[in-house]
Amino acid sequence: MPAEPTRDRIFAAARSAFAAEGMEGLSMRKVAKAVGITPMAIYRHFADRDALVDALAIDGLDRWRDRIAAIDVGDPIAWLEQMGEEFLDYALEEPRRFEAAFLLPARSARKFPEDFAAGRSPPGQIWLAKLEDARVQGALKPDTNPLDVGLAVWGMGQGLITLWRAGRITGGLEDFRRLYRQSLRRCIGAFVTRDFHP
Amino acid sequence: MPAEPTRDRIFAAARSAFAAEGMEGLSMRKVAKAVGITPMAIYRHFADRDALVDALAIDGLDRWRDRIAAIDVGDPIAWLEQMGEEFLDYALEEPRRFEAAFLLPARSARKFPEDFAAGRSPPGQIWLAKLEDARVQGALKPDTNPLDVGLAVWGMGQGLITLWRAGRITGGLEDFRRLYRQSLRRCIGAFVTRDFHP
DNA sequence: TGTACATCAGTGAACGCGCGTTCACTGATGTAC
DNA sequence: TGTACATCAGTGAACGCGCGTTCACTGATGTAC
Repeated sequence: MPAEPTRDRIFAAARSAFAAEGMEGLSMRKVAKAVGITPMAIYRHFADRDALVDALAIDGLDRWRDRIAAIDVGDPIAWLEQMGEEFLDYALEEPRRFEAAFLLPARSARKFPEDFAAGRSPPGQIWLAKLEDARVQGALKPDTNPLDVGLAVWGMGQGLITLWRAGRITGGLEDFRRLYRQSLRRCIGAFVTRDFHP
Repeated sequence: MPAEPTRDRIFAAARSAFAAEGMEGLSMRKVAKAVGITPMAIYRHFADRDALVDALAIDGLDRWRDRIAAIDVGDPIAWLEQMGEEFLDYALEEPRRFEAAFLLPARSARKFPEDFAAGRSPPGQIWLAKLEDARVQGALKPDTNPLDVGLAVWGMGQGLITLWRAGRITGGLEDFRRLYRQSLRRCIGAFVTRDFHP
């Protein structure tokens, strides 16, 4: 057995506590119990509960970066649509991790547009590069800049997912997926040269 | 003095507790103290804490209905843009009430699309009627139905506001307002007949 | 007109719970000389 | 090669807090006959 460092075990326990019960369910006592140490031992590795939460947010964003880095689509507009799908998949498959990445107030969260324009957001780097390709290829309407397109897709995706999470949209998952895909397509269409998309 | 019923005083206290501290800060004990009764007296008027929360959600939606009912704009597309503005104003001016209306899991929340199509959502009735006007006037693209347009606007608005609330967007309020307005315009543009809008 | 009873709003003590964090400590391991 | 000391991970008890809800009750008001 490779003697996993206590810090990692604490973090793993925190992640699964958060995954199971969310922000409320994440307590020093529960995490400690899961690891098999006293609550106070956690303080040897994390300053306080907030530091644990911050680590979760970072983890969620790393996961998002890995997910979009793995999208293997050439055409930049098709890539963008696929990013929308990936965003939804992330929200549905790992809802708490998604929550940590995009909804928790966290010290480490990057902010739009400054941090994105300045290249301080690794996921932002990826989608901005793709959108720059699109622009160069003439796939974007003339008065359009990549940041605006990204925000529109992000906003629409985040909004629909928020409504879904809050129980404001009925029907099965497949109905929602159709609704989501159609709305995002429409939204992307507003920025893209007519009939560009194959 | 008109001897305001205890139930109303409890509800008012709950609303201001929620406004001040959110879901966490809403406790039977605090509400009771604010009203000047024992916590147990609340149970004479509300079944339990959840019932109090549900009342807050209903209040938030009533407020939203009143707000959009007051929009005085003739042209349906301009009206829709104004609804977007109103949505933002609501979120910024009464953030907790907005939260109660659109984000809290509540028994009483109406669901998209069934409840809206069936006329069970009073705010939905209002914007669907406006969008039906738009359709009849030929302001919507041929393959477009009012529900889709409404959801797109709602989704985009909700998403940007969610990101703003989560601290993912920098700049002052006015920067955000511009970003929001522009994104919503663009989104509406995807459904509207070219050059229709005056 | 008076009486017996039901209803109702509200009280007050208590139960049992979980929380983050403080404090002083133990015992093992590493290190300088 | 041995000793004194520092560092480090972790312990265990306790502090002080707030929570929703239970239970049995009091005292005023309304109502039927």
